[in-house]
Amino acid sequence: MMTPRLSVQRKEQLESERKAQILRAALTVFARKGFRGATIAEIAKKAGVSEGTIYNYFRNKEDLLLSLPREILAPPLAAHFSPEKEAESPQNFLEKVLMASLEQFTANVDLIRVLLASVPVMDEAAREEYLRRTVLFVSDFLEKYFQKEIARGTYRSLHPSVLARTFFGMFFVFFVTQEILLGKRTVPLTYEEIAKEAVDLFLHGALASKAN
Amino acid sequence: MMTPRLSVQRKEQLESERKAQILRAALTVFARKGFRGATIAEIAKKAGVSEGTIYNYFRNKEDLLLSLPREILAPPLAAHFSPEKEAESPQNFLEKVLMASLEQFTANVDLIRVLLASVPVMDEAAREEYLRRTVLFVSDFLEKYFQKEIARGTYRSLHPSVLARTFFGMFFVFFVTQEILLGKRTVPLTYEEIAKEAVDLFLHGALASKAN
Amino acid sequence: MMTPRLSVQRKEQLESERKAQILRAALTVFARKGFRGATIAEIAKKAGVSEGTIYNYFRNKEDLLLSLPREILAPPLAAHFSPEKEAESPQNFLEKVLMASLEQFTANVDLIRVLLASVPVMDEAAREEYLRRTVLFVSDFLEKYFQKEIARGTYRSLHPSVLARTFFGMFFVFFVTQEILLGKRTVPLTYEEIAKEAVDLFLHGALASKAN
Amino acid sequence: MMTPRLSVQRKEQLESERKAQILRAALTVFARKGFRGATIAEIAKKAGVSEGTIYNYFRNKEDLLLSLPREILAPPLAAHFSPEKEAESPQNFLEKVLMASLEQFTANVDLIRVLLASVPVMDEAAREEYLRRTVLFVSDFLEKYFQKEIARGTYRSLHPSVLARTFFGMFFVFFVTQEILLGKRTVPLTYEEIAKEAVDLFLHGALASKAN
DNA sequence: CATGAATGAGGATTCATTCAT
DNA sequence: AATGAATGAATCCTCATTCAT
Repeated sequence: MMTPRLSVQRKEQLESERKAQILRAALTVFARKGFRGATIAEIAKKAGVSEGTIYNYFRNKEDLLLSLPREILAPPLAAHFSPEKEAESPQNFLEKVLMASLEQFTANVDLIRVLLASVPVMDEAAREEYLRRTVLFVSDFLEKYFQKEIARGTYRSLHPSVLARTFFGMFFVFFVTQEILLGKRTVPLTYEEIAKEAVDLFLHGALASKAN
Repeated sequence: MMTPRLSVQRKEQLESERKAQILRAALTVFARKGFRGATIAEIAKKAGVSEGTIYNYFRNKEDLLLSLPREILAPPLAAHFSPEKEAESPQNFLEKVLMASLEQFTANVDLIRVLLASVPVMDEAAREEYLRRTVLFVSDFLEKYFQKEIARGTYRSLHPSVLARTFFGMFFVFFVTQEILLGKRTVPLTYEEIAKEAVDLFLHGALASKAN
Repeated sequence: MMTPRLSVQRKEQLESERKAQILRAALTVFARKGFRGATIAEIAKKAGVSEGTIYNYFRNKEDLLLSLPREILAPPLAAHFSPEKEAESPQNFLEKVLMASLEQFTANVDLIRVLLASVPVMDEAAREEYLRRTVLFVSDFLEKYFQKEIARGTYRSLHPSVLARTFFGMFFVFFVTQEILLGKRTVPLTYEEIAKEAVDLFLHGALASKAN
Repeated sequence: MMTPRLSVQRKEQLESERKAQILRAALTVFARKGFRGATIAEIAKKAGVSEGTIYNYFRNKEDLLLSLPREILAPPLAAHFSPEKEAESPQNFLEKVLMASLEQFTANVDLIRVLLASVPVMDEAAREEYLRRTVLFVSDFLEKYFQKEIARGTYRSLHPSVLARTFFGMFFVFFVTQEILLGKRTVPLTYEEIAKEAVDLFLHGALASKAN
C-alpha cells in the first residue's frame, strides 16, 4: 500500500509547473477578454489541459485571478527592486529604475490590464494583496529611496510619498496610455528617450527660465 | 384624428431625459460590477424602469457602455477645457488645470473605473472614441498649451507630448491609485496640496542643488 | 407609465397555477429519479416550460423539493383530518381514518416516495417542516383522538402516542411495502379488506383465546 | 519462478476484508448523502484507500449500492431469524422477535436509510434482491410463524400475511419515524417498553371493554 | 411606449471513471 | 494491486433579449 513512485519533491515540482502553465493561459485570456468574459474552456484549451484539470489546481475561476500576481509577478519584481547600489547619481539611478520598471511592465502588460480591470471590482482584502504585489511594490521602493536621499540633501524637502508617486506617474501614464488603453504608440520616441526626458524633467523642472 | 399630445420637441426632451436616467444607472452598476458583471435587471431597477424599456432606448448592453462617454462626460469636459485665458503664470495655470481635472475626475470616478476596465477589451473603433472623449481630451488640450508656450520660451524645448502626458501623469496616478485602485486615501495631503506640490515639482524639479 | 394590464388578483392566480404546474412535474420526476437524479431539464420538459422559467418561480432545485408538501399536500390533508364527528363507534371511526389516509397516500404515492428518500438527507429545519406537513399531521390527529377516548374509557390506558403510531403503522407498512418498495401487490386482499382486518385486530387483539 | 507469497485462501480473505472495509465506508456515506449525493472520493477517503482501488473491487458506484445488503446485512439476519424454539408463549416470543429486530435495525440504521431512499428508484431485479434480504426477510419469517400457530389455534384465523405485516408495522413505524425521519426520540419510552406495549396491544387489542 | 414573463444559449463546476506509473 | 491525476460529460443556474399584452 502507499507506494510513492515519485519523490515528494519531484511531485511538488510537477504540480508547480502545471499551476504555472495554467496561470499563464489564464492571464492571457483574462487580459484579452476580461475576467468575466474569459471562459474556463478557453483557458483550458490554451493551457493544453482539460477543464476538469484546472479544478485540480485551483479552487475556482476567482482563485485563478487571485493567484496571478503571487505566482507570476512576485519573483521577478523582488529580484529587480531590492535596496542595493543606490549610490549612483540621481539621474542614473532614476533612469535605471524607470527602465527596470518598463521591462517588468512590458513583460507583464497582460497582468496590468487584468489589474486595472479587476482590482476595482475586488473585495477589500484581495485588492490590498493584489496592489501590494504590483503597483505599491515599486511605489514603496521609491518612497524609501526618496526619504533617504532627502535626508542626505539630494532632493528638496517634499513629501516622499508625493515624490515617489509623482515620479512613477510621469512614466507610468505613458505606458498605460500607450500599451493598455490605446494599444499602440502615439509618441514618436522610444521608451528609453522618454525615460531620459522624464527623469531630466523630474530633476530640473520644465521651466526654461532656470538661468534667471 | 389623433392629435399629438406632446410637441415633437417636448417628446425629444423626454426621450433624452429617459436615456440619461438609464445611462446614469448603467454607469453606477458598471462601475460597481464591471461590464460583464452588471445585469440589465439591476440597471433597470436602479433606473426605475423595466428591463424591456431599456431596449427601447438602447440597442443592447454594449450600446449602453459605448454611449456613456458621449452622453455623460462630453458636455462638462468641453466647458472646462476650452482654449481661453492661458495668459496666466505657469504655476497658476497648471494648478487650475489640475484642479479642474480633479473636479471632473471626482465627479466621474465611476466612468474612469469603467474606462480602465472596459477600454482594453473594446475593439479598435470603440476604444478610440472612448479615449478621445476622456483621457485624450485633457491630454490634447495640454499638448497644445505646451506647444504654444514652448514657442514663447516659457518652457524648455522638450517634446510637447511628453510634457503634457508627464504633467498629467504626475497627478493622475495619485487619483487613480487612491480613488480607483485602493479605494481610500493613503497620503495625508489634500488634493489641493498635492496639486500645488506637483506643479512646483513639475516646474522647478526635484533637485535641491538648484542654488548652485 | 406602469399600466397594469392584469388585475393583481388575476396575476397572482396565474403565478400560482404556474407554480403548481411546475411542482407537479417536479414531484413526478423526483419520485422516479430521486432528488439528485432528477434534472431541471427533465422537470422543465414535463412541465412544458423552459428551464429558465422554473427559476422565475423557484429559487433553485432544492426550493422545488421543499415547496412540495406545502403547495401540493397541505390542502387536501387539512380537509380530511379535521376534528369533527368522532362520535362514531371505534371500528367505524378508525376504518374511516384508514380509508381516508389510504386515499391521500394513494393520491400522493410520489410524494411519499420523495419524502422517504429525501427527508433523511435534509437538514433539521427542512425535515421538521416536511414531516409536520405529512406523516406527523395524521399521527398527531390520531394521538389527540386516542387521548380523548382513553379519558372516556373507550380504550385501555396505554400511551396515546404509542396507540396512534402503532395503529398508523399497522396499515402504513402495507402501503409502503407494496406501493413504494415493491411496486406491486403481494397480498391477495383489497385495501378495504385489509383495513377492516387491521382495525379488528387493533381493537380486539390477535389471540384466539378470548373466550377463555 | 515466482513463488506465491500468499496462499490462495489468505488472498481471498484479504480481498474479502478489503471489500467489507469499502462497503462499510460506502454505507456510511450513502446514508448521509444519499446515493447520488455520495462521491467516490468521499467513500475512498473514509475507507482509507484511493479512488482507483475501489474500482478494483467493485464494477462501479451502483455495484457498491447493490452489494450492500448481501455483504453487510445477510449474515447477522440469518443468524437471528432461524426457525427454532418457537414453543414459547406468544407474548414472550413476539417480544423477543421485536427486540431482535430492533437490535438489527439499530445496528443498521444506515442501511435502512439507504434502502428507503434507493429502493424506490432501483430497477425491478435489484429491488427484489434488496428487499428479500431485508424487510421481507423478517416479514416472511413472521408469516410462517403465524401460519403454524393459527393452525394450532393460538391465533384467530386471520390472513397470516396481514398478521405478519401488521405486527411488524406496529413497531417498525416507530423505529423509522424516530430514527430515520425525525432523527430523534419523541416518545418518552424505551424501545423495550414500547415493544412490550405493542405486543400486548397486538395480542389483546386496544379496547377497554374486554370484560364484557 | 412600457412591461416583465418566457426563453434558451452559455458557462462554471462536479465527479464517476480510466489509466499510466 | 494501489495510486491519484486527468478527463470531459453532465448539469445547475444566469441573464441578455424578445414579445405578447
